[in-house]
Amino acid sequence: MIREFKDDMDPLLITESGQCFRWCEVPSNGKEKVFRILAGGRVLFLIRRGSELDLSCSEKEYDSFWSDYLDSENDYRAIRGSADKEDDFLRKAAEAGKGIRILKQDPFETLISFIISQRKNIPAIRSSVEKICALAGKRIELGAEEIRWLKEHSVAEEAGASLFSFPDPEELFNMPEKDLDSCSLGYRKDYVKRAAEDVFSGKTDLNRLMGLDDEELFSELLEIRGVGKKVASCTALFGFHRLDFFPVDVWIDRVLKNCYPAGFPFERYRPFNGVMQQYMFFYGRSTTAV
DNA sequence: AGGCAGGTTCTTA
DNA sequence: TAAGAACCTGCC
Repeated sequence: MIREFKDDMDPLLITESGQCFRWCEVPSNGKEKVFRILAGGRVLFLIRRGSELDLSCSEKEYDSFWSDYLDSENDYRAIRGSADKEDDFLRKAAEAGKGIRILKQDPFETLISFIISQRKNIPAIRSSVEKICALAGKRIELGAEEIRWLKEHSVAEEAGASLFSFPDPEELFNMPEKDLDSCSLGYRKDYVKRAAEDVFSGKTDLNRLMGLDDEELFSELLEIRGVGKKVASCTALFGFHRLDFFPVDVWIDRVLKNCYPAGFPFERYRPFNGVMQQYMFFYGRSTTAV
């Protein structure tokens, strides 16, 4: 199906943004780039063509799930446009990051993924996450509609084969020790296990956390073992869609020190500091001009 | 071959 | 409160 999507939307930038680990570009014989998204126990293939999206799902599924997942509600062009004209770095960063959106990802998946992310580079995070999904997730089967879509767009069948959902808390908690051992988690393994146990047992109630304000949510996330300020911020921003969180990692730290010695104007960009962070992160990482 | 990767925890002062 | 070491693993 084809859908008009007038706002910023660049699948490649989102794939590379570091907010999600289960987007990828899949090989295709066609001229256009084809992306695969795994989320919410589903798969979506997509091509962006100007202001149109060519999607492998039905209208109904798009409206009931993917539209919300892509955060169609927020106007990223407007947020991007609010960057201070005097702020050269942010202007450039926002221009370079045009097309990035903040996805509405699953809180549990986001929590676990960012616990795993510590002291790992993005390919290593992806690799661990995929192993966990393959060993503990549910198989995702393609429907007739998706299969037809892949054929029409010259995508190899492998792109739709052997896909797995991210495990729910119970599935992750019940994972045999030896399986978890094979996911290259290192010292993070115990963090992951305990977090899964906490959520499964109800000690950490993610649904309850949804109802908390930013500050309360942050402090409750910090209670989880293996979750510090950075992981808590990422979880809040990407998994609870709290767009004002501003995760500070090594890259952003470098940007702040070099470009904002007097401090970043957080008041100015409330409640969208997290969106600005994404532009700054992406630009800071992709350029040496920081 | 040693250092480092989107950090966190634990120890020490 | 703050600085420093230790931590798994894979990849250059």
